Amino acid sequence: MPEDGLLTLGSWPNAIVHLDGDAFFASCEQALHPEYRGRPVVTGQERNIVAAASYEAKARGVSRGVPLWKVREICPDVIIVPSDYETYSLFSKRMFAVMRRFTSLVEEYSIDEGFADITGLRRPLGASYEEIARRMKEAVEAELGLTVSVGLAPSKVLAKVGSKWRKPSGLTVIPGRRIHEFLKDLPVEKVWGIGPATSAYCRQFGLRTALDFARQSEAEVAARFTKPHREIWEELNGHSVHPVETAEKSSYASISKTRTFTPPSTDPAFVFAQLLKNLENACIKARRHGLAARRLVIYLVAQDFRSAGIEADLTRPTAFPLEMTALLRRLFDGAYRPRTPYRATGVILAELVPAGREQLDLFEPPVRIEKMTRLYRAIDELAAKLGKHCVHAAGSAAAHELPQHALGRGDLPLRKLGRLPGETGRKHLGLPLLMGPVV
DNA sequence: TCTGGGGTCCTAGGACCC
DNA sequence: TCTGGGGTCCTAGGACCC
Repeated sequence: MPEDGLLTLGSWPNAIVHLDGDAFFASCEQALHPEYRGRPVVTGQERNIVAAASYEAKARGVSRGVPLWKVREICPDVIIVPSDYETYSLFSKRMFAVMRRFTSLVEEYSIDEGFADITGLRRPLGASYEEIARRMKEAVEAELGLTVSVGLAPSKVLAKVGSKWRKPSGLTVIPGRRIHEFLKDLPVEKVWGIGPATSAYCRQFGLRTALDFARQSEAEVAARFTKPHREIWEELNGHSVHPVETAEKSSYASISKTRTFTPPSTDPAFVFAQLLKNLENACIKARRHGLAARRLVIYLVAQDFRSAGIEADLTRPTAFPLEMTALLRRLFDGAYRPRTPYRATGVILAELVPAGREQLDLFEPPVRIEKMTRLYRAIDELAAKLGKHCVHAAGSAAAHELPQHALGRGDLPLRKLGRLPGETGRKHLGLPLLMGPVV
């Protein structure tokens, strides 16, 4: 290895391509609607903030997370549409299908980003690595009607540096012997995997640029950093240690639901109701995917953004809130600090397994489980007809009614609800159906 | 970009066991 | 019941990504 550590000999021990969609959501919209092309387009109508902005919108000063009323102010002729994930997923699948025509070693990193390992394909494809990357890029652009930015380098981390180098529609090649040119002026926090905390830590050692980081000696890196950052160091030096992961992201490893509420609350009943509502939402999603959790994690986020989390195993895999309520309560009691203002709660269903074929618990009467299964099947059917939360746990009532603190002395809130088929308009129909103990 | 929501992975330190 | 050493598992929290 040369004295500066950077790879110089044998520029291409590995050839990794990174493709990154340019303003992906907005570009999909423009590809689908020719009349949007050349115009500022923004998605995110459903949340009233910008999820993605087309380059025309970015040029006018629109960026992610900006409230839409502000966008209309800056840019009155903006086209605002709701984010349509299903459609973008179709574009995404198309993109990966095109990439896979070149190699099966393709990683679907996110909806708009992917890696391809094209090592060793020069001969079979009769082209240089750069030419292969260019063909891949052009094929994607032609077949999707939008542009992507591409990086080609000896490692994933460097390929990412490359795809960010020139946007939109850039193609940046970083051969081993030219790595330093790209890292020289790159702030270390721009490197994939190095965030604010690590870059602050880097500053202690005078490491400001990616090149500073890459040029540490092996001994220095070993003494200062843990495994993930040692691996980034390897990758920045042109040594590929992160393989392109071709395994499909099979369902989920975990499902989580978080909700922030304003103003922050010191009321344990209210905070718990929020938590329970998150649990119900997470369970709905898990059941939709046919999954059951073996482990439950909760966390409470205080006003100062400090968070406390606790977790525990469930007695059997489940996606039924009623079976988890007692455990939820225990975890909550373990994490909750009186008189602390909380701003958010979260629930994570972890260690997910396919539902329905769980081992029966020795002590759990099968009849009970069968009943529970039927109950939730009915609830899910009802929700499909009437809306998501027409039936929910009694304990989360406070979280379902928006002016939460106006609740009063434990009276359950009235809630507008569509009428059940065949029911008369009696008073009780104005109430949500509540289940379970009011905890 | 003072802070929305959904994910994944890693680690330090304690408990527990030889 | 004093001592040391070491392995494994689990938990809580941190960091980062899109």
